[in-house]
Amino acid sequence: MIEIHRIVETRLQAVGQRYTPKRRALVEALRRAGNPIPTPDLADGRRGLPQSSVYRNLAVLEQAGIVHRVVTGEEFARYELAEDLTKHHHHLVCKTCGKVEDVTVPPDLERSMARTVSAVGGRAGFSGVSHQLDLIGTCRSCVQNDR
Amino acid sequence: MIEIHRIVETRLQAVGQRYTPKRRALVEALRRAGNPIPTPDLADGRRGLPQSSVYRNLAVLEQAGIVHRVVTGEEFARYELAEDLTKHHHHLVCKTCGKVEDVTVPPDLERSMARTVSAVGGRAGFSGVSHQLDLIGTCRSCVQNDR
DNA sequence: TCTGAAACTAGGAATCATTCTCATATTCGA
DNA sequence: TCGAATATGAGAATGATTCCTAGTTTCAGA
Repeated sequence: MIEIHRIVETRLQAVGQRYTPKRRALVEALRRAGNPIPTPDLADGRRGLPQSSVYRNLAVLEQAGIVHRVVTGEEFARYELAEDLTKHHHHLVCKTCGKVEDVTVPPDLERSMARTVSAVGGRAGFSGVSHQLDLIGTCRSCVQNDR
Repeated sequence: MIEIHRIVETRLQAVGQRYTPKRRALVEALRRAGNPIPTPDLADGRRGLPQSSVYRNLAVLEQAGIVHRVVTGEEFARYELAEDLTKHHHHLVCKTCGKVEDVTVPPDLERSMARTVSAVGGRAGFSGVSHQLDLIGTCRSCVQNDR
């Protein structure tokens, strides 16, 4: 799936930005992970970029529609590749350890959510309303540790 | 709806905590607002409690199941009364100004979400899975300011 | 190939919500 | 009323994120 990099490069150029090695490293890290990664994890460690570069480049990539900031209850943010570079999905969050997994739900539920969401949002005077469904529970290993 | 305070007191006692004036003030502020309030807003201003008290007491109230922490993309958290003190609802978030409004969706959508969510979560080894649906769009006044 | 402007990088300082500490004040039961 | 447990609040500490700035790289045009 090296095609991703071609798409990323195109989108960056569209907003007048370059696809530098640092940015490619971030995209690669997110692609390999497959799940949303905590921002601090991208900064330290051996392959770690300087934190100022991490934050600056994630902001650029987000603005170009390449990555997406994932908000959980943790004290830091997580990032993942934008949905149109992967596929539409939702997040299954462990309320104990904070781990985030990607999941998909049946298409008929997606359809009825999309329909309802835009109706409800429009009624409240909001426009361009999209939805975000998170599943929040306790993962297997946290259940076991709790015994 | 002063009954709320009776319920709150009971729940606090259940976890060995007192219903002090500060805690009552927080519950009152959340009840009056009706929408999730940013934590910093509870801390300053005239009726503002000292910030250390705000954070400490919100933690106690959350643990007693009286308030609920609402996570948005902003750099601070918001709190609201727990759903069983109000009623089940979702959040309509303005992606531009961060404003949060409560909304409800049709019961049949709620039912199918609940059903799907526990099935999908169980398949991934998660237990006690609940859901959280957020609607994200642009509110009327932000659309106007953008012109 | 050379050159200047624009874009990038990275170290570290600054911000700011949140958490922690601790001395004092309050509450509740006996 | 007394004492132990709990609550309060001022300020320090923490840590993610943002800002600043000086040096580096890239790219287009000559």
